[in-house]
Amino acid sequence: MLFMEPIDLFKALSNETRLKILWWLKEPEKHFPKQQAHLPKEVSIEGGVCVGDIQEKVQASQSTVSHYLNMMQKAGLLESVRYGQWTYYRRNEDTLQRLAEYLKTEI
Amino acid sequence: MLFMEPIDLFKALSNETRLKILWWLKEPEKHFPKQQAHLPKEVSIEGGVCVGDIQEKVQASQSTVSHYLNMMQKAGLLESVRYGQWTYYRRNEDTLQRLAEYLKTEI
DNA sequence: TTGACATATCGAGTTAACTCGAAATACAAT
DNA sequence: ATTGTATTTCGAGTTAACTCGATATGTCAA
Repeated sequence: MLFMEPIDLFKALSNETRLKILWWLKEPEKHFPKQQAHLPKEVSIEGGVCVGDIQEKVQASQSTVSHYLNMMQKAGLLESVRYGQWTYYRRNEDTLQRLAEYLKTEI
Repeated sequence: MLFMEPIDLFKALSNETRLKILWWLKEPEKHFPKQQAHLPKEVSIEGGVCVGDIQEKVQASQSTVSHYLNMMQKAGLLESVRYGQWTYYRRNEDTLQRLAEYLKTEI
């Protein structure tokens, strides 16, 4: 993520479901109990949760959740790692901190 | 402004023109030269700029600008003071700082 | 009280976001 | 190769945001 488009970030944050996802991903082990069940134990995707687990919790259609995650990633809020047939999403803390800083100093 | 609705704030920030207004209002004397021309000198509305001056700079219709300012105020980004036939808008720094803090700690 | 000006509100057309189910793609295992 | 599962992409209907011109409201000055 080379630059940050504040408007895309604010748009991505302007939705209750997406905010919840971000919030849940702050403590994935707490909100997604069966976390990383598909991964062999030598592989670990720090803080990552797969789309299906998120979808189950979010109560929106699979395509909607996929679309949300994709737009959050494009904005820089999330990053994704693919392992086999699963895509794991986790927070991009760097962007969040930078956005907070931007808000505090540049806006 | 007793509480803060983060989603309304993020929505209000999701627009280039509105971001610009907020940014210009950070240094009103710099971006709105004929500032407070209508006010008698014993009255001062700290950092406030009237709708017409903002509209002139923004290059959008009068109704659009009025609508933007109103929604920004409802979200808590701006506060307004009426003097005679003019409405002066200025930043609500408190909300902005609290939102930055919220982003840093709660999201 | 009439006219002029600043701002707010209304109504409506246009554009973008939301949201879904269906279809396509990607991968794993048999 | 075929089947099953995870995810993405597509197409489309619905809802919300954008944006304007026109009208209404509020205020001042003559």
